[in-house]
Amino acid sequence: MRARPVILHLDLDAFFTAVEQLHKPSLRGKPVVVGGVGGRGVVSTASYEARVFGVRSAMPTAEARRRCPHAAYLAPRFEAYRDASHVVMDLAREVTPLLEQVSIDEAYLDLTPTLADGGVGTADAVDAVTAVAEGLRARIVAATGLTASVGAATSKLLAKIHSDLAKPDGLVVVPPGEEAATLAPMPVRAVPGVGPATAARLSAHGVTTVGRLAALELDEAVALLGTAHGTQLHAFAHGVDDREVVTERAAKSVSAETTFPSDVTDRVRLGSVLRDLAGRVGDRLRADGLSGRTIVLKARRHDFSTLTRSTTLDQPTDEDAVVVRHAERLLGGLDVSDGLRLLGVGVSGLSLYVQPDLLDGLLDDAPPPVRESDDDDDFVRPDAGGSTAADRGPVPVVAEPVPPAAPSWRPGQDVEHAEHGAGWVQGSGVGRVTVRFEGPNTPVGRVRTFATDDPDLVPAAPPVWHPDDG
DNA sequence: TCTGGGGTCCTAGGACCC
DNA sequence: TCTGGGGTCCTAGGACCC
Repeated sequence: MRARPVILHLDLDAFFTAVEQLHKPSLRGKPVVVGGVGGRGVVSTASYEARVFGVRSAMPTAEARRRCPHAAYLAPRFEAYRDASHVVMDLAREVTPLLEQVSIDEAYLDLTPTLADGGVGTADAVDAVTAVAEGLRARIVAATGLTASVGAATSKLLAKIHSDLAKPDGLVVVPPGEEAATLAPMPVRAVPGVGPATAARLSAHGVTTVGRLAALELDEAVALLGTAHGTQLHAFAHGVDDREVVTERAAKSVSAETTFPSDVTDRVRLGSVLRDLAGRVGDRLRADGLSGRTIVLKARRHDFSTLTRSTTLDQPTDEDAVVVRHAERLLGGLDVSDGLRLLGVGVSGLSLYVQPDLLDGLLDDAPPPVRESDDDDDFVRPDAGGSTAADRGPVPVVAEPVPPAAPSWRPGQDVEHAEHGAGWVQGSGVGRVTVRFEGPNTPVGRVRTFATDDPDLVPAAPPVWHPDDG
């Protein structure tokens, strides 16, 4: 029998302001606000000293200044935060490699295998979890000076809710079996996924606590909130959450946007901002070895209403010029005479991309990999319909040319490529192998995906690029 | 008080194909 | 003459999270 899951949710306390107070001792013990400092800025993080004055995340900075004029107002310094985050996440990975980082300051840890020998489900187990969590919190403080709060429970849901209740600088362990009873008295807003709109809708039906939500019939919840949301929140309200800790997740979109200090009607100015945004998006696509098929333009009007316009290309791109051309066309279709307060550009429908010439070169030089695992059955040909392997049936096999079985690329193996420097194989699967490069000609961490020839399964269509398969 | 920037997921309607 | 159903893809908008 599988052991009952043990999940930790680790959440750094007032992270941005805590880093600033560490770097600048004169800020310690004083109200500090990090966020947009311009006229239309909002608060990202308020230190606990600033929260006393009613300053909160997502509040307009202008309002924060009214409530707490003597606070220090700082623009965010993401590089400093990323550095600190790396140190913390590395410490957490020493506890378990089963770590899912959900943002710069938050992660889930799955301790189930780590504690499997400790008799999970017994009274001792609570002590064991407590010891692991307190040990991690202590090492984080020692290494960085930052405090973290931790919730520990049998699911992500309970762990997350309780790291919040543990704040600041605390630990809450929810004993197994007490999940639903613990949730019942809480306001529905405590449940992740219940925002202002959902809370208002529930409240209009007399549902203000998690217990009342749990008391609804499933079909009532679905009628109220829709299939997906209703089903999930109904399960959450009963303390049921089977979501697993996922260690790696592929990006689904890349975007950049900017809010103007005052609304803009000038198309020349909008065009130049558009090119700048597209350049930022293109830089990040190329740095990550990604390209995408769908170009998205986002605009926010003077009344805060938001418009999006998108177009999908035949082939994915990571080129600024292509993104700009399509985004400009989309912008041309909008009425901007009342002025825009925000303009954004994004690319979605991402895939790991390799240029055809690179593909040829590498396949000539290197032996084809063999299939490493059986779980990569979601290979999708670029021109294929259907979303699962079962929908499409077997991938067609061509009669020739089938290369002979040869030494495979294995995860961790070193690979040389003239244009991309040295790299190592990160993963492999049917129809593709992922190589992470780090070399003189290649930004650190660039990922390229190369098509492969599997002796048993050769795609009929030339797999020059590969659709994102998660 | 007047609302950032980066994302994810879901819904709904229409086009299109078989 | 009038009328199908299922499935996928695309587009637009909205809720939510940090």
